[in-house]
Amino acid sequence: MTTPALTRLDDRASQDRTPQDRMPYGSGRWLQVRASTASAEIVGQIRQRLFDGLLKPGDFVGTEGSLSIEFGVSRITLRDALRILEANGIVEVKVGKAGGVRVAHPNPERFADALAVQLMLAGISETEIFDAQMGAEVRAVQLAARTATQEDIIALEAQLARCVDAVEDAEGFVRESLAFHLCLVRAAHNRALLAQFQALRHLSWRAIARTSTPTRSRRVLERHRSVLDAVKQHDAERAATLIGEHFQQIIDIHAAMRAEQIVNEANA
Amino acid sequence: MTTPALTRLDDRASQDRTPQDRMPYGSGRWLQVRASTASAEIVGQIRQRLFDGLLKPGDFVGTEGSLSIEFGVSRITLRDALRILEANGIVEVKVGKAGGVRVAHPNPERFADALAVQLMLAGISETEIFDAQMGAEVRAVQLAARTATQEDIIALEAQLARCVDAVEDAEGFVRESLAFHLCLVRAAHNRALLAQFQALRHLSWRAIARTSTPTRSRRVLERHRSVLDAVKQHDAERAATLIGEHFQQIIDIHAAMRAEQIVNEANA
DNA sequence: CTTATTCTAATTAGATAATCATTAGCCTGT
DNA sequence: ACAGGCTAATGATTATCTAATTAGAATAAG
Repeated sequence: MTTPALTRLDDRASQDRTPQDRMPYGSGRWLQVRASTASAEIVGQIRQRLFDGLLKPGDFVGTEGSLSIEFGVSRITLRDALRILEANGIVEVKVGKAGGVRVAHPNPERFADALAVQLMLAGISETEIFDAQMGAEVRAVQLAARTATQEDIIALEAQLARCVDAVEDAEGFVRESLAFHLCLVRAAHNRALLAQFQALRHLSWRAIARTSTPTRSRRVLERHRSVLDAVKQHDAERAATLIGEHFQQIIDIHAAMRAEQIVNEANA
Repeated sequence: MTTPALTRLDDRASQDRTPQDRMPYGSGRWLQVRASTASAEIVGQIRQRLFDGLLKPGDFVGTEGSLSIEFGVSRITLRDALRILEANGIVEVKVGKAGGVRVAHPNPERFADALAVQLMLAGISETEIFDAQMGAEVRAVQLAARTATQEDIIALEAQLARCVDAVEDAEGFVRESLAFHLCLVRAAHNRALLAQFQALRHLSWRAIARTSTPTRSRRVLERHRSVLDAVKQHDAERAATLIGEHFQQIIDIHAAMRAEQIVNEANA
């Protein structure tokens, strides 16, 4: 709530502010646009409303038709702005009789998505991903050991049981294990950590699946069991140490595989 | 429509349809129909190319005209897709003779923006932010203690000196301190951790600035000094412990201020 | 009579087409 | 060297059509 100065982070909308524009002849709810790109100006105005606290999730903003009139632009230009706002997770657009533009409901997955794209573009190595994931998750289990509810524990036990069932199926076990880690992070009740974990999860999936064998799976299972026990006993330090070692093992195995691969390529 | 080939992977974070997990085939259920708009389909295909490693920053993708022909849609529909891709930071669009669509260069600032929107909508607490930041930074200094180069150390010393100079100016000290933390994370040479830190940095700035006093600044300075010493001695464990305690202090102070504020509001 | 279901019509976004305006790099002619 | 025109690209408009969604009326069942 106390973040009024953040709206300036938007790239396009900030560079072309000319508040000296002619005043509205329209209904006065929105300023009519005269900027470098009209759609960016519209995005900026609606963002501003959100950060000024004038818009709350679920609020009806208008229809494409009505908004295009209010902003004084064509419907297509307004649609351009809506696509940007939608991609930014600021509004939701529905078709049909009761359709139109509404302020979006929060969706942490969206931040995870943005982060994943940037990591991809930057060409970040798998080692970097694992290290970052370790940071988020060590903190998460520390918190989980303190704040996990009974439901969290039940979910974790259930997920661990699914891991046991899948122990012979290498790929299935990796999937269930990731779900277990997700349950752990959820138990921390921290949406920022959850978003970070989700962002990295998709990227590390493949790398982990490559190194999976039934023997390793059984070792991982033991480790998961002990982490869960520590969380259940509210022993934050032990839980953090255990999950840290767990990640270090993953990193080491991955580094070994990587080295082996390089040797093989050199021989070939 | 030319090719509806790529229909896999759950990249619809921009156009969130049902996030419902797929059900098994056998249990009397049908496979969910892939109902999406043409522009979302185009976004999905280009995203897929990025995640398959077929697109690198700076690559020329095409012009609006050529792409609309290749995808078999009108130019306006393609523009809708481009607005979404642009908002996601996947492509950059330039006007003019040598213009067109190119794969974007990574821009960490974009996280801060995406995160700010989601925090605004979800109302994530500052405590959650601090906890997440703590996770990333503890891991970062651990790595920094192992991997920091001579240049990193020089940069850290220089930044610490600037902190010393600003110790009497509350706001200036917070700014220089944040820069010090940034140097620490940089010294870890992990872009994923750096990106996470950058995303959270803007959000915690104000909260930290509120709790700043010269007395506290001097204590913070000591702590920074000791962290840097640990990093210089390659003592990862001590560095991690120290920075963890440092964050815990920040969290505690913030919680105390928060409590005080609530009491004041109740009395008023 | 009440409740559940089906139809229908109104509303709204999705998409197309043709066209003009604006921008920016390139190139030519003095 | 540089002014000015050429050209290829996006930005924006208008008009029109299609597809999706739902409120509400009509209808059937209990």
